[in-house]
Amino acid sequence: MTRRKIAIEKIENVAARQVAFSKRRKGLFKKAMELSTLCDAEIALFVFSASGKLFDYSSTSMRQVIERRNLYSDVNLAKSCQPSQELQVEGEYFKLNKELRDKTLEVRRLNGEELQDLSLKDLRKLEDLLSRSLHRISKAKVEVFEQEINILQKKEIKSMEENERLDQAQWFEHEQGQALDTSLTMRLLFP
Amino acid sequence: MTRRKIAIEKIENVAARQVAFSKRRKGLFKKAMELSTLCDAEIALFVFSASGKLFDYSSTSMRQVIERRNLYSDVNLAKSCQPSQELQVEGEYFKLNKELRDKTLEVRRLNGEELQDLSLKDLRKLEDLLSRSLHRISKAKVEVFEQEINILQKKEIKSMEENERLDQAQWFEHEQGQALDTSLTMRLLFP
DNA sequence: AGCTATTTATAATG
DNA sequence: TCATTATAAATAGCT
Repeated sequence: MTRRKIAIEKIENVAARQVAFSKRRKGLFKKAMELSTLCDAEIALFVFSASGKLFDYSSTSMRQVIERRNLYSDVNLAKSCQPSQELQVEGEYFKLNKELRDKTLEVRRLNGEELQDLSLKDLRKLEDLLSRSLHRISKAKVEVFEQEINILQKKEIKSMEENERLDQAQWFEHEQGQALDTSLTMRLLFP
Repeated sequence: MTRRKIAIEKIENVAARQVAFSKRRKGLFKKAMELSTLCDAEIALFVFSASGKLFDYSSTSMRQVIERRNLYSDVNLAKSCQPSQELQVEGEYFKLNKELRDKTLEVRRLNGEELQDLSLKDLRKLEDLLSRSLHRISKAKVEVFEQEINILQKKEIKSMEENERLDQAQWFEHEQGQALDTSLTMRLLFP
């Protein structure tokens, strides 16, 4: 649409594609917002990049409509997903079993599975939770990285000290006019 | 944005607003389609006119994801709400207990806690896992959105049918020269 | 991340 | 609603 006309087909150059994505995404959201404002329309727009990152926009009124519904769906969720507790009356065993099933469901949901019964609000909560976890994990990764680098650095320092000592030994050896006795050299090199 | 520059604020003239809505909606959908094609992005776009009519667009892959889930969701629901009897064999108490402890640790790690003992590789794996989960959850969010909108659409259709029926009833009443008996009117309005 | 030559989108009008 | 057109806005190719 500009310096040259381009065909509307997948841009094969990755860098160019990313640039175009960023520019056009911005344009699309702007247009969506304008349409919503100018014409009093309700709009929801979801864009996933090829790498899976989500960008979304909802006009205010659209968000309100959805949140109103969420009031109901939470009640439905609580009702529909607590099956037959009255059956699991006695014994640690059953309690344990239930706990395990709950935990399993929790794990599955944290893995992005079994999401059918969650309301939009719950999904938002889950998304927020995961995104915080991801942040913590990334931090932990960096820390471990730093530790490993520290270790490498210490090794490096040790090795440099070793080299210095070696240099000194060679210098000493040289000063002494090659007359140094082998056992001393060995002691200097491998103390 | 042309013969004159306009301010981005609600167009008060109704006719002009409708024209702008129709033109700009077309433009927005075109841009969405182009972005999806050019940059290999997945897009879902929902636009409600001020009068409540829905126009929507989903890129192919987005629609596939949504439709695949709709096929399975009922089956999964039935399955997940049955209290898995095969686990409830006797003498499994300790095994269960261990599993519960393992799952608890797994949940904590998915929550970005208890990471001290993990290696860099494990942290990377965890990070990757969470990032995929996050993607799935974002998609589920979109899907719930679609369902909400389907429900709204059905309501809209119902309400339109209702209005039509009401109009017909009024027309009929008018043709009969106001002599219509009340019980018949009631039967037409609430059959 | 900016620039600008062009292409596109679109407000006004018929 | 449809077509035209003058102008504003978006953006592809560069740097």
